[in-house]
Amino acid sequence: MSDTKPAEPEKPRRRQARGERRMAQLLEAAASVFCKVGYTSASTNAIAREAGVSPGTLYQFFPNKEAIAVELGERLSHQMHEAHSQVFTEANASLPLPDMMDAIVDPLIEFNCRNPVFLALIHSSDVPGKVVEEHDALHAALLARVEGLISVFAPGLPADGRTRTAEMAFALFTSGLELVLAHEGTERDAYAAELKAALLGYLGPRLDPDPASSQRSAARS
Amino acid sequence: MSDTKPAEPEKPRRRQARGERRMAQLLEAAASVFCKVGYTSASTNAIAREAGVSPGTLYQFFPNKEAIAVELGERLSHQMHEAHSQVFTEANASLPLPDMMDAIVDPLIEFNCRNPVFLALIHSSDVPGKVVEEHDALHAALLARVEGLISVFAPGLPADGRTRTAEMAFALFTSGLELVLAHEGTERDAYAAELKAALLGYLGPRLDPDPASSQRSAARS
Amino acid sequence: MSDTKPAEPEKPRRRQARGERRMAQLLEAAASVFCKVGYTSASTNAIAREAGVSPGTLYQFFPNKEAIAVELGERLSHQMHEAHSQVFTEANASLPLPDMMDAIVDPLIEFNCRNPVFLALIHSSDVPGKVVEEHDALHAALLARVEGLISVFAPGLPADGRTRTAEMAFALFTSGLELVLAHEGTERDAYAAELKAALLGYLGPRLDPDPASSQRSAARS
Amino acid sequence: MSDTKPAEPEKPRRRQARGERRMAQLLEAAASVFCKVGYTSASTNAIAREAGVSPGTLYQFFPNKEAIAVELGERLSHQMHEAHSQVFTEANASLPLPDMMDAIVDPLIEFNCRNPVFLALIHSSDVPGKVVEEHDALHAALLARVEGLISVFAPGLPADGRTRTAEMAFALFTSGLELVLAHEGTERDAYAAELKAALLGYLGPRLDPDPASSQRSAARS
DNA sequence: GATGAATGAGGATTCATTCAT
DNA sequence: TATGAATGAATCCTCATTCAT
Repeated sequence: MSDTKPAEPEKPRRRQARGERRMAQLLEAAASVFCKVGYTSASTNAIAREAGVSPGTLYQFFPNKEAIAVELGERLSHQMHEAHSQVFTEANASLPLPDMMDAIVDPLIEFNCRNPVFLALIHSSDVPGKVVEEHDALHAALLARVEGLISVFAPGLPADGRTRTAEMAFALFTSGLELVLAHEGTERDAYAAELKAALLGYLGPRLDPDPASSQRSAARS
Repeated sequence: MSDTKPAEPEKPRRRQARGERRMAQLLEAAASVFCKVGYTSASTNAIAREAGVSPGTLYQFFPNKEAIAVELGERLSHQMHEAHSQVFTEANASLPLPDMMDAIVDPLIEFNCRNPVFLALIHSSDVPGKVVEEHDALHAALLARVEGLISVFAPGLPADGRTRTAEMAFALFTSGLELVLAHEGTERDAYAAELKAALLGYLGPRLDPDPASSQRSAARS
Repeated sequence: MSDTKPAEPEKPRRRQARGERRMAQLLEAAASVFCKVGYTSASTNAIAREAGVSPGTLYQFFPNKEAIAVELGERLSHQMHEAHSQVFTEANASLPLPDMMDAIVDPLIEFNCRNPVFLALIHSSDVPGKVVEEHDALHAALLARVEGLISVFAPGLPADGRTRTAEMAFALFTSGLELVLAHEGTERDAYAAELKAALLGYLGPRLDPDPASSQRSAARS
Repeated sequence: MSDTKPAEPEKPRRRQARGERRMAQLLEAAASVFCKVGYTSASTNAIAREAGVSPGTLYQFFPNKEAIAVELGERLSHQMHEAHSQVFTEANASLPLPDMMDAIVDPLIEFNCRNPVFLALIHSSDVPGKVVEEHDALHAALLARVEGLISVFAPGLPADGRTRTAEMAFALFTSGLELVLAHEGTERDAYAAELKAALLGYLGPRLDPDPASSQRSAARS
């Protein structure tokens, strides 16, 4: 019993240093390839090549192509969550709606401009009928966040209406985001403005004029 | 209507008639396969199999896979154009905005519900960055139509703003359409309503209160 | 309707001439490779190479490696059946037991010497626990034949005993056959004699001294 | 018995003790994997995983996959030898033949039921033609033992006949053993009886009615 | 026109083995 | 000594496309 692991909790796996780096490297390479050719057309060999490693190495870290996308999606999801969780502060708690929209959407746009794979991943389960299980987790998680936001700002909506509104708003956002990412410089900004206008136009009439701030703080989680 | 071969009793070239039938057969099969697995994952062999012909036959009508999508897109585009060109009549010329939106969008939704490939094709050039040349023709054509409509209803918009508005409205429409197609029955209707609400919310503030009917007739082309 | 096949039953597929030849060629190549390295270690690429065709061609005729083995097994099974069905004639109906054994086993040995793959295929589902479904069909078919023979010569055996006897006799035969095939010339003959001796020694005491000839004729099917 | 390291309290080299344990651990894992998927399909990575160690560790003890099988085979061979060397005692020296067969074969069957890898290893050089060098050592050793036994009980046989008889008996035994291992409970016992009957039927007529006991004692080596 | 055979590069994935740490 | 990362050739199989018949 004593030789199979003397239960020292601080060294479960030390050598992961190199491995952790490789994993990041592979995810970066995958991001690059996914952006270039899309998830479906991306080949694991191409990802490995882009990362400068052999195909076998890739499979030491990921069991298959999908796992790469999933891990990438989760990491970006967390990053985005962190970057976005500071949105609801007292500072913008009672802003007028357009400014509120800026406060919410601008960081999202910025994040996605810095991480264009994210959109590629969201679109990766693109075949409408064939839902790819694992891929949909990302979609579902994001949708849940949107639905949470909506339930804060429009608490009066019934459940099914809320889901539809969330789906629609999410669809609107991602498709607008695609336009934003397709342009650069001032054009990009102009499209960002369009996107926010569209969201405002769609969601504005559905929102409560003044939701309680206590409800808003609940959305911080 | 006249170009779809309404059974002319003369027999100038029966081979071409048969060829036309084969082509339609292949396009139908392609539509089915594209819907099932998406353009990228669709194999020409699968299309030929679905059509009940050999791979060689397929290549007698289309030089490659993309040409199938292009031809399919063009045909559907024409069909949609025909189905939609009757929208602007005196009857709905001066309807209130929401009814006008119904009059414009409902036929489009209906058409896409009957021809779900269309959306698959629009999304077929899925990689945001990598524009696939040929595929984009469809996108460009549709966009031009949207831009035409917008220039009718909002003639005050400058050219670049009009393009952006058109792109945004088109993106909004296609992404909403995806939701519509993903549901059935009353849910589908509800999503259609949501989509129209989004379009109204986005476009409403940009539209002229009363565009001249003469300009409207120009949109029929 | 008339162009999709005017129902002429004599030309369902004509071009199979070349294909049929290829198939035989591939099966021959597979036989060779299976003999050389065994089923498990045989690669489809190696089979294609041996047949002088590209990997893709192989897959035009067989969906996977197992299908090759199955088809090969079935063809050989039929051949053996034909070569063996003439064993029961009046000539040897009432031979003494050892001569009867010669009459039955010698053609089997000869067949297997001419087609050594057969034994390789029988052994192909070799992992004891993991029964490979399709492969077992061959095993089951052969076993059934053995059981049939036994029920003719030893009609008094109960069902479970008959199955066990059949399994044992079959195992004995195949393992002895392996020895036979491993040698050549007079050595081979000597091993064949040993094999028959073993079968006689095992089955002799179980057999009826004089089974009715009517029952024997039933085994010809 | 003395070579299995019966816990000597001195500590000349503890590393080797630990190494010995690792080795046993690895061999046990290999046995498990070989049984589950067969030798050919067993991967060294799978064995290492089953043993709870890294691939590198495995290669610190064995130069390659085959060496694992060889070592495993040798150890089991020794164990079997020990378990079997006590068979020839005065008690059963002059038993009637069937009882003698029980006395010899039953322990072998029992041993193989407890160590099913053994059979897997014997069959591991499965391709009849392609003798795998190292693997055959096991085969040769076992065969030699069988030949020894036969030369005791049938001293009159000429050398080549003896070899053939030994090969045949060995083949018969291993193939019957496979059947035994494939069943459980009373079925297993029934197959064991069948196996012994087959061996008796084959070897019985070849054995001397009363071999000298001095010769028997020679078989103990 | 139609067929189906042929191609061969490329896809995901595995595996025995080696090596830096 | 143990680890786990690294390798790269080899595995099965697919696919867009071509070609002889």
